[in-house]
Amino acid sequence: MANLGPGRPRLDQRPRRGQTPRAEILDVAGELFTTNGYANTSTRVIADAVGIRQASLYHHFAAKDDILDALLGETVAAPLELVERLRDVPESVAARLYALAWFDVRQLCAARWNLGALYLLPELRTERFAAFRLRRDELRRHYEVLAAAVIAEVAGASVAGVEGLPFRLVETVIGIRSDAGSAPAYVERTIPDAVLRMLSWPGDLDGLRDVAGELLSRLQAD
Amino acid sequence: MANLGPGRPRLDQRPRRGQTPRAEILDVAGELFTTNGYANTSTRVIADAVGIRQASLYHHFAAKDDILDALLGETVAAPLELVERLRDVPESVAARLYALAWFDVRQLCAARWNLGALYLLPELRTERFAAFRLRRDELRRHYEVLAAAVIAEVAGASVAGVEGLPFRLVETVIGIRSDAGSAPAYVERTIPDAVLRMLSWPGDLDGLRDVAGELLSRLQAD
DNA sequence: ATTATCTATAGATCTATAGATAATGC
DNA sequence: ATTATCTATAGATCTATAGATAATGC
Repeated sequence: MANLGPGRPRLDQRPRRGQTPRAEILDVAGELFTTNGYANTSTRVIADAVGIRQASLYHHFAAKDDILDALLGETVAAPLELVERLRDVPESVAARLYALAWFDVRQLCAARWNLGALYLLPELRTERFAAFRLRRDELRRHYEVLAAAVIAEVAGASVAGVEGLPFRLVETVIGIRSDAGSAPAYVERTIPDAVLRMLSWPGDLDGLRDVAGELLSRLQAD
Repeated sequence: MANLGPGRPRLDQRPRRGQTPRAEILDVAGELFTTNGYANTSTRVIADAVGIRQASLYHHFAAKDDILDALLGETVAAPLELVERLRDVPESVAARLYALAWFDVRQLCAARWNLGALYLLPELRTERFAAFRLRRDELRRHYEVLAAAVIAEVAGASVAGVEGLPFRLVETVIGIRSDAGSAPAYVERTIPDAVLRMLSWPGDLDGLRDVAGELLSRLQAD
């Protein structure tokens, strides 16, 4: 086993962790970057964990940067896709915001590695990660637009600037996971609920959750 | 100037950045750790920025770890002190929670460097930082106790687990600062307000803010 | 004597490139 | 021919220790 396809065979013939060498590298790197840190994780230890030589990594990724970029890209791809689908949906803004927050919290909780912990990496401020930053900014803007629309509906005396908080509250899952090892299951309810309470949304949260749940299963079925 | 007190003089006699060599090192390290990362910042560049030789750092700190630990300690010292003082105060729990959140947000915004960005450092999970983790846990527990008390007063159908969110929401200042360079001034209002809205606290926030403001100036006057 | 600095260095890394080798697939 | 691996290595680091030196302060 584990020796199909072209290319010189590996010296270390352990059963593989993933479907492709690229997937193996990303999985190992996700684990090591989140547990030991990006800068502290040498290409040598990644290769060792995969079971190949250090230099062989460079057949799949041109630089260490590119491994990080691929991992980060995965974290925003799914919520950005959802945002796209939510655009054409007739549901209320509150329901759409609730659905987005719920989906994102669930993903942040369930993802194999807590990759969001890499968002604060100073490396991300370099030109190399400009494209990733733009995609994440896009996601944040969608949260802000939805939140601002909810606030506009409520029409109560709402403080300026609150529309920035829902996105931030959702991302607190990252810190919770980082401190506790994993996030408790109830954050899937408490965080989306808190997002709407925070905006002084006056409606019934249990009803909204039902609507958002149906919306999500409908959109993800496609 | 800049050459008073005992010890061999520095080769580089630039005007000093701080009162003591230790303070200079901490200030420089705070800047470099938050902008370039902890692992990416060598003791050499810290020493260069201070204007001393690399080896001279070790007269003030036994290891690179100890510089990080000193910086982290500063970030929890002030809020923990406030928590202590809030204990003996007759004000409502809502007012005390509001005051703590306000104080903490203000500190996170105003601190010279965004040191909270270091909380996700994987190094902090090692034994070396166990004492720091305990102090931060203590602060978190105080938030949770106050939040749980607010919830108990409200008595509405509140979802289990929300009491964990106020602490997390306050710390979102870190991500905001990291992404935008600085946090907008209004977060000093929006975040404490959102903390109480999130808990479905039914009272008047403007009034609560006045009470918390007076409370803070009273407690910090001592 | 004490303090704060200096010079010099051991020993251990780390990323990325060049070029060889051993499979498969046409 | 293409692919995925291998070996070998250049060149550049990095932390921490040992021991000397040049001030102040008693």
